[in-house]
Amino acid sequence: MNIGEAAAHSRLPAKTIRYYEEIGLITPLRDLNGYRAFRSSDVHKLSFLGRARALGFSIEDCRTLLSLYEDQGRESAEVKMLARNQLTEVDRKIAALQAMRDTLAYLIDCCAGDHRPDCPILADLGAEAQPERSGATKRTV
Amino acid sequence: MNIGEAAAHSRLPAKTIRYYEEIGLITPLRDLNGYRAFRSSDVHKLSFLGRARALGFSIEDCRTLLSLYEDQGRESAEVKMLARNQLTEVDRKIAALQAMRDTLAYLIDCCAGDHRPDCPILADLGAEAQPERSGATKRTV
DNA sequence: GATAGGCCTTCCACTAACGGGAAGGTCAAG
DNA sequence: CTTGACCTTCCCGTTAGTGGAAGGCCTATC
Repeated sequence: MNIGEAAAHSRLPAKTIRYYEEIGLITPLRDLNGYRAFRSSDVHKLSFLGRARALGFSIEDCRTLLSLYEDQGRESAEVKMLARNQLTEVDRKIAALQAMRDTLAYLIDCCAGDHRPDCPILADLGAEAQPERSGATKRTV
Repeated sequence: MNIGEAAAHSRLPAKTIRYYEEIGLITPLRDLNGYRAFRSSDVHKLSFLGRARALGFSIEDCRTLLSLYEDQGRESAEVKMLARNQLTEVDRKIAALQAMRDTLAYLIDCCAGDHRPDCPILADLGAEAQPERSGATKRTV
């Protein structure tokens, strides 16, 4: 199977597949003409990688997950720990984004957004460092 | 004011400040010895940048915001539009992360996480492409 | 005066995870 | 034979900085 077909099956771009080979995540065979020859196990791994990446696992996490996947004697505890760490990380990111979101929404709500130059958004961004003023702006940042 | 002091006041690393100068976001003066000399307006801009970045605005957005901030005749509508786009972007990211989170939490919940090799997380990652099986796993990915 | 340390400078390399595009080889169809 | 769709490697670019080396400057101390 050539790279194009492998890409179609795994739903990964060919560029990504070449990259994954380069960093040693997969090692497809080679045809006599130099073309990569993907076995179904390779395509399977690629799909695995695509799913793990879609769950936000880093490449290095994926490398570990893949080796655990291949290791028939692994303990599920190790995988669960990885997943839990990933969940924590995702939660952290969500919380950070949520804080941004709230501040942004608040500022947008304050801004008239018309032809006048007065803008609470810029005013807030440019405000002096927070010397613990009471109730001026909702400064989450 | 030297870069160390500017860093302390703006709460940005010196490295970041040098980078911001390099890409033209600020242009501090120079002392005779070659040291950067930051005016209070420079430090003010740096704080502005720190806040805008903390809200998730890209460097290029920050460049625009800064120029709008300096432009006394700007229309607040333009700023509001930028902020709204940013809000949309943040919402998009939150939604994506939330989907990951749900799938991860589900998989973690399914996994015994003990010394046994059976692991639903790996099983799910490695499952065949979704041929619309009914009720097998909760595949969000 | 010498030296130590703590600043500051520039420059280069590196990060994550690819994407774009050039230059060129291969293959099947018409 | 040519065309067009594949494939190959190689190199550069992305975002927003971070790390480190080599070296200059400044102040204090011995």
